[in-house]
Amino acid sequence: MEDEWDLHAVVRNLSAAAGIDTVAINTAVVDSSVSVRNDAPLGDFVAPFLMPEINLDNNPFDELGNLYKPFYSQKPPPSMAPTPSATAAEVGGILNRSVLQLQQQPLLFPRLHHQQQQQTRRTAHQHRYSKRKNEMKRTTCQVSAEKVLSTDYWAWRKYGQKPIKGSPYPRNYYRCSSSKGCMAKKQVERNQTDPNFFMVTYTGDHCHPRPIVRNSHAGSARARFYADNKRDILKKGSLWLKIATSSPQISPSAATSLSPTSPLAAAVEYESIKTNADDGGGSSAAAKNFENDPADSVNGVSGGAEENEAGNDGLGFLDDILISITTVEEELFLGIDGIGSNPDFGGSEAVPPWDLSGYYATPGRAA
DNA sequence: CGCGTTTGACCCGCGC
DNA sequence: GCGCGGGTCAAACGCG
Repeated sequence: MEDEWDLHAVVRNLSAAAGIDTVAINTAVVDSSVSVRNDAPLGDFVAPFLMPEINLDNNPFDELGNLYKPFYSQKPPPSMAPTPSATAAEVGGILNRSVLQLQQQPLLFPRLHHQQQQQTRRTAHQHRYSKRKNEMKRTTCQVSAEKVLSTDYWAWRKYGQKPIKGSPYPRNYYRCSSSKGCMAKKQVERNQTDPNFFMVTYTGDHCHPRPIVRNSHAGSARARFYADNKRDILKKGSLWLKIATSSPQISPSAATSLSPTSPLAAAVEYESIKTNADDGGGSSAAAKNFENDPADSVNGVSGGAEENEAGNDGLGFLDDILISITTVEEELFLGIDGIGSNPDFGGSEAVPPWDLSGYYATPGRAA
């Protein structure tokens, strides 16, 4: 539905503000259909981040710019900024569709393109059976242990656990506990090849608005993280800031050459703050809130201080915006985290042939 | 008491 | 038809 303009707007923004992460996002999506789990309005706060002025000639990442030339040259149609009433659902849909579209670019992702075609042929037969399940939206992502806790706002109730053949780790089954009739489910399984990562599969849609931020059990670790970082997050911007914090290639020198008001400069600054805050423990506030297997604490109920729950910092009105952005951002993080360790790239290769390991390192994971 | 997890039993699709 | 394996159910139990 009239998505073309938003799609290109988002893609161009991603390319300009954090181009290498755009690559990561697209290489990491394993099995993606549109999956949107939020309908809260983003409003004016996000709109400026969606439509910055882009000048590709000034892209500090020349090499990456070259990488993207084939895509740039496609000359997307004239764009228009999303309205202030754009919802997280709409933005999330745009991002997902941008991922899907970029995945179709053989020049950018030749192997992925080839494997997609192969996979389509291979699974066509299987999909004839279990039709009911395939009719449901299904998204599989790979996330770090930390992100398992920190990036999922919905309240999940565990309803099963099964040992999976060939895997030393069980698969955990969750369904949305916010609403009785909600069909949304998710599975969490530890990655066999890299136990620091988890495969998370979402199935079905939520039939209700997301839970209110400060209620009951809803992810104390997550709530704590945002309570601790809200001011910094808001001050620096949030959506694209978070995308760009994943990039070690944004050097301080590059940052100082940028306009202080550019999203990229803000991202570098925030990354610096974030790094300092993590010194000593080497883990984030969210990560410190689970002790055993994060897969068992995926609900975020495994502990964590709640002293901020009832506090009034005068920024409460911004919580909705933060959570909305986070839900969109989740899609990006989930994708970003998969780079370099995605088993779906198959074979004995740990990384795709267009090795991006020099350009990208997942935060909190040894390079 | 309400809401969560645990865990063995059960259901069912699929391959042989 | 049978067996396997993944997904779900539901009783028992834990916790605040």
